[in-house]
Amino acid sequence: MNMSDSIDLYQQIYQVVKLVPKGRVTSYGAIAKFLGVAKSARLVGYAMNLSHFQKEEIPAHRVVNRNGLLTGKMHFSTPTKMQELLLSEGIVVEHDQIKSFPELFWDPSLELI
DNA sequence: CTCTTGACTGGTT
DNA sequence: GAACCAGCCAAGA
Repeated sequence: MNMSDSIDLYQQIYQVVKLVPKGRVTSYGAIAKFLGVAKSARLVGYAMNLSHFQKEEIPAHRVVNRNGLLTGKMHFSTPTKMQELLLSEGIVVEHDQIKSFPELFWDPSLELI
């Protein structure tokens, strides 16, 4: 238990997001749970909002809510940027919703042993 | 310090 | 299956 863990919380979130394989997607809750802050899924979303200020590029388009809905698409450069990025990775998105979401879902707790 | 808002989630109605 | 409520954490006014 390091007291400096909380300091790296955002960095850890960015790390996990960057570890998401291309063509896969994950949810805020999955990342939060993996980091041990399952009840703080909102913090993950908040961190994503700050990801634009990060020096490194964060594939935030691979992070959606538990319903596979592109809730944060409006925070990108353009409202359609997120969908285009996902589409360019082979992920089909219709009506702001990812198709075959359960199949494309990537859970760090299960795959990132 | 208090109140509000937000890229969320799970359970209940 | 959509709508509503409650919990949890952080940042800004």
